[in-house]
Amino acid sequence: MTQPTANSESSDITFNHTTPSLNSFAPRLLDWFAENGRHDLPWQQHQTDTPNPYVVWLSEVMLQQTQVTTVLPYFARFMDTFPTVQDLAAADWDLVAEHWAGLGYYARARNLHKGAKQLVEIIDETRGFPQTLSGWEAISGVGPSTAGAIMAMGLHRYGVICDGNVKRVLTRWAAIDGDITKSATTKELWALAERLTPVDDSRLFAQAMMDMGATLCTRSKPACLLCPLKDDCLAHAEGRETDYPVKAKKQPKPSKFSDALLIESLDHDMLWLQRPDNGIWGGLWSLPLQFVEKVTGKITGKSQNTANDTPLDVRSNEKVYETEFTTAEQIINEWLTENKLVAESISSTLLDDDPIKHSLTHFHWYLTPRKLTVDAAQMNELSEKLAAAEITFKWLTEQKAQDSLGLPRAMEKLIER
DNA sequence: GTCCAGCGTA
DNA sequence: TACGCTGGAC
Repeated sequence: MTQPTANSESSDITFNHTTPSLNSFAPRLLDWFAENGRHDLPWQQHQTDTPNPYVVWLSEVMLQQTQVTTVLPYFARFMDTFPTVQDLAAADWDLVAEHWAGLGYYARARNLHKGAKQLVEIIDETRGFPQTLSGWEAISGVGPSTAGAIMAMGLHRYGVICDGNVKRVLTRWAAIDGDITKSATTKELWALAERLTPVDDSRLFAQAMMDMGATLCTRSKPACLLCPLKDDCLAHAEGRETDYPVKAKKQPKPSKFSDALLIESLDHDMLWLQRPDNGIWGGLWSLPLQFVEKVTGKITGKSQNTANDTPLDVRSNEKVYETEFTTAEQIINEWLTENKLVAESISSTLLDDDPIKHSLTHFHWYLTPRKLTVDAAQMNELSEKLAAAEITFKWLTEQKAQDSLGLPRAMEKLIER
């Protein structure tokens, strides 16, 4: 999806409002923002005078997935450790991962790190940050929405944003009832956002729209009485604010089950593995996991027709083995199988049959912590097998792992047990 | 406890 | 179009 280019006369698109309504949208919004908007967010502070593309880029990438209050401490820590894009580009990945740990969607941290390197290269060549929409869209992790935000707020140039907040405001104001996950609706919303964005004030307009969506035009219980757009908001006129935006129904999530192995040395160090770059928790660190094949289904006799009643696909062990284990975990699995005593001791030293539940985008994950103590010889043997396969691993206490590794939330939950 | 938002990439 | 994570809303 490409953001439409500036064209205020897009004659092939019709809008649900009259020209006076369309034209007065921005002035009403900007008046409200001047009075009631947030102007003190840390990534806004330098913007009244000198544009700072780095802080806007960094904050926008964080805000792609996360609410303002959650982002604040992460942003502060990033700026503290990586005050410039050059600092970020020069940093080791593990340090970046540690700073991002807990925010989720770790591919974005990898793209951020990669993007920093790309930006430094561009800056070295051109003596400055990219100055165009397409220039920013070429940076890893920057799509049309983030690029528009950076153009407007990071460079003080013309830029249009159409993120989730904007889409909520606009679908309500214009009673747009198309599914916003469909490309036709996306196109319609971008066209409306562009029609409403004032060419010479797109920076404040973008900030105002995000503030509106975040504080007034919220998903549930919108504060319509305080809204500068209520007089011609088509959803409000019908009392149907919360019917927008329209989205396709979600698929029920399947469940997966894994054991999380706390393989502990006699010195109380545990084995930690760095996960592959792609897939879940890419580039972060995790306890070794062992996929457990289980038929899901309600054991209680209720006959509710929920997702849990649907059996998992019957797959061969070989298929499961390939898709559910990382290389490191396959090696560990083989090592455990070869050493039957060890394998037995896992099940016999069961710590807690109560799994932690961790829900991801497309499935629920039940992780059961299982403890296993290895002697020095076993520790060496396992380490050698992992090293031979060029697996990145560390033996660290829980405390040291928490302090020095990028751990996903699920690992924090597990070791708190 | 369960549901939901959020944007970019492969 | 499938997929990625978590906190907050309900």
